[in-house]
Amino acid sequence: MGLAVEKLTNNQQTVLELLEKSKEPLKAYAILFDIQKKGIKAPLQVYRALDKLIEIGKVHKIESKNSYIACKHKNCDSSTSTSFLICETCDQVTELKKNNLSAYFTKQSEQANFKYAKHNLEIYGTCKNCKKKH
Amino acid sequence: MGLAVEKLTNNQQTVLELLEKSKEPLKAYAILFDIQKKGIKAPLQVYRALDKLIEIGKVHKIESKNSYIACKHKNCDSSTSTSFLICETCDQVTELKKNNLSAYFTKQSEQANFKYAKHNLEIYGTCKNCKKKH
DNA sequence: AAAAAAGTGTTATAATATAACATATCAGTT
DNA sequence: AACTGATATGTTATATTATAACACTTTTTT
Repeated sequence: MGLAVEKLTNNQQTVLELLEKSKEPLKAYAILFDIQKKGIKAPLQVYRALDKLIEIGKVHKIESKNSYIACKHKNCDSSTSTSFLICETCDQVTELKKNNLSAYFTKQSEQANFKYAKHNLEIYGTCKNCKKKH
Repeated sequence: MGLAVEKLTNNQQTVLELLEKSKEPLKAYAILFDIQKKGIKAPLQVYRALDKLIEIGKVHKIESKNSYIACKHKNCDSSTSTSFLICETCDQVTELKKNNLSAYFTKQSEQANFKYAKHNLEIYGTCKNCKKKH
């Protein structure tokens, strides 16, 4: 079992490749603009590709920015739960592995008699590079 | 110093009261619809009231739902950082006090050489009441 | 090959949020 | 009490983000 290696369609591949080479998260309409030369003409084509990519864990959405980012982890099991460090200076995003966090949140939730299922965490601050430049 | 007790304007008060008596988070246009009888006619009036209420910590935004909720804490110092337990069954939301969480996130961030400033955390699961009904 | 499932292309529209601008109100000063 | 600066208001228009509906195509499974 586990995650099957999904075969991507053209549209999905095109969107994923763009996200993978981007240094920052991208907005849906920015993606659309960038790939219009590749035959994708309508927002819905982008959103449908994103939906699928998110479902299989290749892409995550950063809710507070309405932006999308390719997952850098191998075989990411976090299609639902995500945790990010977002630099307020340069907009770069690092994804945290969820292991320890889920466990911690499960415990925190229990204290409120709440059954944890998934989460998203968006931490804002200053990344290592931008700290140096100070 | 600290948080001054802000005097709210009519619009702000109207929006806040509606949110305070709501059991679930509300969307901006739902707020607009509900208070049109009170003379608020345009989206912008709602968004401006929300902006101010968020700024002074009386209201928080739940990013993954594009919804707004009144803060139940006294003198909430979390105008920026927020943590929620969101029931997937009944949509009720509980806000977690941030104290221990900020400390934990600061530590987690340091491991990536990242300087923590603020966060938002949205935990999805099943609340105590809905667990019982099972 | 037939049926079922998933994806596509397209047009239209819904839902969420902000820009711009003229006017009004409020708080603190002189 | 009038002056000032900051903040809020009302309004129209518009930008941004996302989905509905539908006819058609491709892929996968039987």
